[in-house]
Amino acid sequence: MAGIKDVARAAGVSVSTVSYVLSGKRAISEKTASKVMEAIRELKYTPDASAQKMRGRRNQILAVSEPIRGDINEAKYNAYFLHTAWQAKNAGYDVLLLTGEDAVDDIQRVTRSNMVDGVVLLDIVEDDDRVMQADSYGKPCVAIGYPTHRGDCACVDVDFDAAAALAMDYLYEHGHRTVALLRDNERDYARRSGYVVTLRQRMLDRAAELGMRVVESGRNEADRFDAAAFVRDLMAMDPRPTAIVNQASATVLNMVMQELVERGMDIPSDISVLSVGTFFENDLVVRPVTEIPLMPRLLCSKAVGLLVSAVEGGADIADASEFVLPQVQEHGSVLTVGPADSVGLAVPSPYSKTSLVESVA
Amino acid sequence: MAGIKDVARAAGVSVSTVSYVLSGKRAISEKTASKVMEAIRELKYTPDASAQKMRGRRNQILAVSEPIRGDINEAKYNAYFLHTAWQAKNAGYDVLLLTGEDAVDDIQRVTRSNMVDGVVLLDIVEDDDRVMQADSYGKPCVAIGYPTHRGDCACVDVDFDAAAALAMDYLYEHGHRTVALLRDNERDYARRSGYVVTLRQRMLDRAAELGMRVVESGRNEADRFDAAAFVRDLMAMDPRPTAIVNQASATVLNMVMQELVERGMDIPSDISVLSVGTFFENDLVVRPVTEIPLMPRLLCSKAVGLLVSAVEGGADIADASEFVLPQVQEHGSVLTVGPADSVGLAVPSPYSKTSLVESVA
DNA sequence: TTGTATGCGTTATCAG
DNA sequence: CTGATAACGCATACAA
Repeated sequence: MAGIKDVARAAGVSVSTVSYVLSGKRAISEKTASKVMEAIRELKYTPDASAQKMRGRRNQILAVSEPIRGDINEAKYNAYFLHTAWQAKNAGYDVLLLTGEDAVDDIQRVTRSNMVDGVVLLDIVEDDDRVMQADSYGKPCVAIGYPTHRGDCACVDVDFDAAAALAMDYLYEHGHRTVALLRDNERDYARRSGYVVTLRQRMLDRAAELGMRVVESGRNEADRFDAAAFVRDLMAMDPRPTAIVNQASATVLNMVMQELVERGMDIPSDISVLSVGTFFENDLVVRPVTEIPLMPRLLCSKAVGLLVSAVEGGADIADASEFVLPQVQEHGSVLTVGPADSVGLAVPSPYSKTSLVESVA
Repeated sequence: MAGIKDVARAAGVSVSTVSYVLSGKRAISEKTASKVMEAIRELKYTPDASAQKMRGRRNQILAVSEPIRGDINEAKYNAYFLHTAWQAKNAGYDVLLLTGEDAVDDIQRVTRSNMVDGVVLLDIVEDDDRVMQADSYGKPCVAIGYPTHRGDCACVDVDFDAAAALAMDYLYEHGHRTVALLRDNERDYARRSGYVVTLRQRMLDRAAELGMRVVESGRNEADRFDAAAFVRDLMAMDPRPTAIVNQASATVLNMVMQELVERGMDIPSDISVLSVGTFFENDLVVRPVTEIPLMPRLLCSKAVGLLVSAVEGGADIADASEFVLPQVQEHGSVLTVGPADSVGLAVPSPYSKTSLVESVA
């Protein structure tokens, strides 16, 4: 590998001249510059990143922590990762992926050795160690998620309280009083992956406030969800739910919708479907579903923006947090039911105003 | 950030002593060592990665190139990425993800500036630029995939010729003479993503050799696959196919299987299903499907192993290539049909022997 | 067993 | 406009 000295020799100039040709930090004569550029091309010279960083330059690398737990390949979380990488790239950063079991050790290793300029934490769980130890990293840190206890770490997430209220309010305002909750798979609940648990609980809370009746699907063990049983139970109920609130994956929801169709139920004229806290943009759903989606792109954009402002602008983001307001994306799978006078909330929503605010893109 | 000098001062020793305590490359008295360790802990000292690398040490970073084309979030390829990261971690390497549009530039940048020790290329397409330019990286490089033209780059992949032959032979040996091919989505064919195209063509070739009849599904535009039409057409055919060869995603296959069940068709007693070049380990299929799967874990393991042997052992892997033999994973969705004497290949399989060889785990 | 000095490849300061 | 050189933080050959 050719170094700056080789280039200097080849071009017949000093090393500092080569350096200045590259940085443009002082005037160089046309003739010298072209000689140097020629030598650079000739020798395929690229400055050594480590040597540059020793001279105080930044790394242009962000660490992204996504611990791979038992189940490698949770495609669900992949969107966040890719969008983070994408946003980082746009901001001029590369991304170093940390997937180790002992995430805190890994993060400390790469931050304290100055391998990276900052850290993004993904797949946050309750009382996440990585968040609580953020003060030990010595680099700015942003979590995309919902930790219960904050450390020296900025947080960015969807406002799931608002999402839950919005979901139930939306159904209530469309006249629905009895709804079925299609649970996410048990792995997600069990790992206490922040929002999944929160969202479910808040939906139940809000439904109770509104006086709505909610029946939950049986446990969804992921590897073999019994859609037929779910639908059978659903249809046997009295009163029969007029809407399904989905928290599960596209695959599970598809199975349920197929099963409904098979039994001659039309969506939405016989039963409405609203999906909450999901993200079907790239998933194949049997029919379009009205959704209060996760917003990976928006969150990742905000997270990387925050991090970059700390890295480049020296901003202190340790206390920053941003909760994005969810919105309903109508896709025609929710129908208004019941008498016209059933519209109007029994209990005012704490979020009904703010929910209409346009989220920053 | 505390440096080695700070530690030396705090412990009342010289910098070299600190360095040797950490590296263990020379004997240190018990007393001195503990003083130094104490100071290190006190100051939370971690050696600077760049300075270490300047002294000739490796980086312990591998670049992984996975260009994000139009459609961010192709979950299908995610398994490779995560398994690569996992394997790299086990070998003591971190992973730098490169997702840029101009992948070659990115790879050259990180390799030639010595940011990384080696490169893994994912999501290979025909005539992949990244492969063909591998000689310009100055670091060892491994492709997981099926490029048509090789550069200075090792290649690891499933032997798709063998997979195609194995699929058709397997069905033939089970008495099937007319089969339906359920196409992958058109995006994958269009991008000429190596194996998808190859696999389909080789299956058609092999079927022709054996005198089997193959009917293909209509184009699968991914966002709205008409499973009902596919099944309707299937059942109207004469002779009706006795098996479906699936190249599509779990979601599409589920839709088709649901549709079949709806029409009273049982799998496998009314129609067999064999999935080829897919990977359903983590996907939710309506019923277990006999599969000739992709082997991401195995491939990534081999790829990282090769790379590490080049990085650490100085092995020249530019010409290495390894093609892993596929195997049938029986899940009871293929039934033997027709008269008993229909068993036995009309045309000997070039792979029938080798296909039985156990793949290294 | 420990300390001193040198160099890795670069950038910035100072001198011309 | 250009050249010589110190310094970045560390590991190691050499000296004690």
